[in-house]
Amino acid sequence: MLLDSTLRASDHRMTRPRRVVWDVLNSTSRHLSAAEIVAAVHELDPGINTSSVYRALGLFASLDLVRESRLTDDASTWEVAHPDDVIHLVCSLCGGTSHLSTHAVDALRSELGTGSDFHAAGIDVRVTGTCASCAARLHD
Amino acid sequence: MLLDSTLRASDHRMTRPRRVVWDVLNSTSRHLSAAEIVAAVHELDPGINTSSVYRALGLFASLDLVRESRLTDDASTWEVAHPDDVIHLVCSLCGGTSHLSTHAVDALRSELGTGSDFHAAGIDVRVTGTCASCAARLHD
DNA sequence: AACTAATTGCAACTCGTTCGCAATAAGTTC
DNA sequence: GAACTTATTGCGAACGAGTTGCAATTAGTT
Repeated sequence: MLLDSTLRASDHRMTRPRRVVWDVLNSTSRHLSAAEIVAAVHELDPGINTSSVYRALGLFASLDLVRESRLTDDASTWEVAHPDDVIHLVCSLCGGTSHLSTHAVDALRSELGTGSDFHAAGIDVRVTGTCASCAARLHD
Repeated sequence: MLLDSTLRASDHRMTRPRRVVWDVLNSTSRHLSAAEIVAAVHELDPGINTSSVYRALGLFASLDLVRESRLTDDASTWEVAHPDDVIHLVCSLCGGTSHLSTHAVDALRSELGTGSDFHAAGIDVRVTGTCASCAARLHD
């Protein structure tokens, strides 16, 4: 129980809204918008309030359990935190996002390390384009 | 007159709101929030409406004259479009943004080119951290 | 079982941005 | 340069994502 122990360790309580939001986030590897999360949460328990979902997401983010991204101009999306820096591939046709790890990011990080003007903490690479399945659909 | 000719070429009219928004954007190399742009526009001409500013920004973006970014969790920021892909360095202390071009981006682009799963169109690299002046301030 | 503080649900609110519409003004034609 | 056409404006109302204050509830403790 990563959730349980992390909450305990940070002096927070395990509650039903938090449990359900956590389950929803862990039920997929996709990025989910807050609206999608709320809908999925309501499917499991319609009594859970929208603001509790937002509060759970905010708490999880502050505990580094989830990650909030602004990949598009739309609302934020959320995903369970993954340890290493990773590239986000955002398809501008279907809006889907996938991950890609590449050593180009490591190269970038070491390059940034040499300059002293800016101390880099996090690197976030977003590539926009078209995914394979959308490209295939266009060729029909 | 880049603005003039681009508007003409795309069947749009040159109007005062567009002129003033354009001037504001070109008066700095910083990223500006919509609120900052509106304030600067009002200093030049208080009669220009906020929605006209938004409409001008949207139009400019669709003509690739300006670029909208979501570098932080706050509102969008805007800057005059720069041709080449570039890294954004975002200071998490002062919120300032600067640009950096590096061949690590080119390496990334060529690496992406080899895979066929995703057709990359734009690459956007955001590095969060602390800028030199904020770091200096902390050491006092 | 009693207790206490964290958390919830609710509703009202904020804030960035968009929209519908009547009035205005830019660019064109004569 | 006057008349004309239609894009664009200013305005205010609306929108949607996300937040907040508060009384009621509930998790974890004793």
